[in-house]
Amino acid sequence: MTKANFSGKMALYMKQSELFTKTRKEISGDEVSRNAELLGRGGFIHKELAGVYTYLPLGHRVLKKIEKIIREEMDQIGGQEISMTVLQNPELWKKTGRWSDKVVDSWFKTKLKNDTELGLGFSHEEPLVNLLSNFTSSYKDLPLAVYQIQTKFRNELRAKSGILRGREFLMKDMYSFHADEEDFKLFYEKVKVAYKNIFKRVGIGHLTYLTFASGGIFSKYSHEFQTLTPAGEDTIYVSEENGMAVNSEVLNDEVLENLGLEREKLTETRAIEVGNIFDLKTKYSESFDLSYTDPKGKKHPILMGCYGIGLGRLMGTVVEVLSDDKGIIWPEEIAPFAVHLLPLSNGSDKVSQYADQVYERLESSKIEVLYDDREGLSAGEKFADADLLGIPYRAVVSERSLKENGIEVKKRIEERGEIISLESLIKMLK
RNA sequence: CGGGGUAUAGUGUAGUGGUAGCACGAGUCUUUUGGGAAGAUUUAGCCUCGGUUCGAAUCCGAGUACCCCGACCA
Repeated sequence: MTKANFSGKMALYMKQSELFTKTRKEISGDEVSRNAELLGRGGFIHKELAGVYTYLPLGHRVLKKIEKIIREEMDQIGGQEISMTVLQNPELWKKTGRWSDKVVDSWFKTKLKNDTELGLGFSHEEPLVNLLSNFTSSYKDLPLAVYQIQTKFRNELRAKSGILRGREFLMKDMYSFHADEEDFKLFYEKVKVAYKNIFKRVGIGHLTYLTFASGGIFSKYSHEFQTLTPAGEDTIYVSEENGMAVNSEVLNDEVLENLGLEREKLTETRAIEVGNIFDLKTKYSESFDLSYTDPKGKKHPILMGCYGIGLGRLMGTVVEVLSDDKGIIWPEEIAPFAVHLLPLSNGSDKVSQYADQVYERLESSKIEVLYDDREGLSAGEKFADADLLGIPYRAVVSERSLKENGIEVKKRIEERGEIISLESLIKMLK
């Protein structure tokens, strides 16, 4: 049984026979949501507890790609990435009153051996503002945007819908700091563009609307990015002609007039909140005396904005929106692999040898490939698995394709494929 | 947090008080191979605690977990 001869290089290429997860035809009856069903059956995720999921190799790859897109877009608008602690000092949160369970009911709290209380971070305004008060004091230090991609903990009363609402989840949270309102607004608009890019790149741009939502006590509105799907928790009203939407929680005549929308032209629909951006004014900077000195030597509180995206939720939303009765349909930029290589060898050495060659060529061309080198499976099983896993391109090598000296390539979204040469395949995927 | 439901093998399920069964999966062998293939064989289970009973997967009580609806959700 000793067989420590893995093919290695799994970062880019993977042999399916070495992938430790397996697909399933059925999933536990209590998973009802589409994302949990398909991601569970495909072996992308594994549930540990309600609202707590492990990301398995395939799911981890998708998550990392989403993370990469978000990082690129945040860096693009000047975000500086950091990594704050999960363990939270209650003293900081007491300054804003948010340590209280009556104010924030989603805390996970724990204790040191000596009984000192600690919290697990559900958001990071307090520690970040406190941190910056050590560094930021002049108008010359502004503007500033800081972000992190990190696991958050929220003690939700009800976790639900697979990875859409969990108790532990990866989140990108960015906070921006400005000398004045004008500068804040300028940056806020940049974030809107960056967010639109993100949702477009993960493949749900066409279904995602900038949505006016409650601004709480700080401002008139916050903005949510809502992706249309019946699986959504929120009800929003979409204006197709304006390309925007209004959350039902703020829909009234005054708001409609403010936004120049007509009630009759709005469509009510369910949607998932995949992103949220909002104005914090000086709430946190005042609590921590985060201020700057202007050129004339006068002190002012720093203005803040806050910008969040839940990565797991985003991944779940993609699955909710982009799938069919056979499985997931990953958009190219976040698919776990670019191409799924399926030899239908029927014990034919010619077929498996050629498939090995194709695999090696894809490897050397740095194209991410999942090679279904499993033996003894029927063609039907391989096809069904390929459809479930949802890799954008399926490349079949078989007696049939070899007769035409090629590989049968089919997009996941297409019914039929075509036989092309290895060189054309490489070109297509490059 | 209010309401509803469920808990039997790794997974999906049957089993209303009397020998826990089936399918999938996994292992071995043979035959198959373009849409989840066939046979043989092996493997593995009643959420926890307490009660009723000669006897409990089954009835009763408590607990726990999970799912759904609602509320909540900077």
